[in-house]
Amino acid sequence: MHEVDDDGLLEAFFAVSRRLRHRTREALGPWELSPSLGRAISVLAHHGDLRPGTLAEHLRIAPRSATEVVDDLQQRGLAGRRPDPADRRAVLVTLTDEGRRVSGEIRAARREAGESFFATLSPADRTELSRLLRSLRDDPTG
Amino acid sequence: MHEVDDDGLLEAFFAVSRRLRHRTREALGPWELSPSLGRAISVLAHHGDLRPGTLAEHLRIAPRSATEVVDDLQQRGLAGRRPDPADRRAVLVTLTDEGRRVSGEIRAARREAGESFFATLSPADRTELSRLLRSLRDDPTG
DNA sequence: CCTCATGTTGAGGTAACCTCAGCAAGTCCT
DNA sequence: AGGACTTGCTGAGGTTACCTCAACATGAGG
Repeated sequence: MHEVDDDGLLEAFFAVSRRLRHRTREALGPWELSPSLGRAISVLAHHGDLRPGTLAEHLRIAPRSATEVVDDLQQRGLAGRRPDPADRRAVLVTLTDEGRRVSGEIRAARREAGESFFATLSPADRTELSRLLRSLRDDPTG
Repeated sequence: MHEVDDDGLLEAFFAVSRRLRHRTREALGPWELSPSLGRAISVLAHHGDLRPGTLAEHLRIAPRSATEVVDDLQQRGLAGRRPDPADRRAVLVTLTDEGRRVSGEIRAARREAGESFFATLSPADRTELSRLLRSLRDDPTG
């Protein structure tokens, strides 16, 4: 029997995932941001100004909940609201300078956490892992 | 430049993790159990009767919160409480027959979800992935 | 201009956590 | 034996991050 132990694969994956999530959460710590706010900032930094509804789609939460996320970012001075010139019902959420700065720092901290986590693998193993992950991520049936 | 793109590695890992979590959550669906209750059942099935406090440690939640988890399991007829014969302050949480049955089915569904998820990789790739994951999981510095 | 759709938000709800305080029972000291 | 402290559980009540539903303003089509 040379079968792979898929149950073990599943559990191993989750175990690693937990460790990694823990690491990147720590990386988010210095700004006292919840993971949810961190993701919101990243989405805004990546996509530029967005309506709350669009932000909600990216975060996969209800539109109403995006209002709260934006409220929170605004209260921390990381984002602001301005009217959407294209539709007077709508609002655009914009990162402030401070928001962009924090976004950059988070990105760097996250990146560093990832690097240090995977640094225990050899370069060849990292390449291999990358290949396997991309395959799992992109396979439509997987 | 033959550097591995570690940022990509991190994001790829999370992307796969999200897909996998989604799959196994679906596998939990038929029993209308929250992930939290699912984990509680698994812990109980694996360790046998436990005190609420011990269960809380395994679930990494506050002892008080374990009380609620147990309440919930009890209400669903999946677990019960009995006095701990060794300490009259304490209580032991026991899976009912139904609880054990559900635990077994969840385990099977989870296992199957994992198998189908990783089935798109060749056996050799699965072995390789398993090796890499175990390395990341077990490395004390990683 | 009337109707229907869309974008945001107030009001209020829920799940899964939390802390803190209280009570019962165990442990230890003298 | 009698306090003093500790431990195990749970009631009371809070927090966070979500949710739905309805109101209100604006936009778009007949």
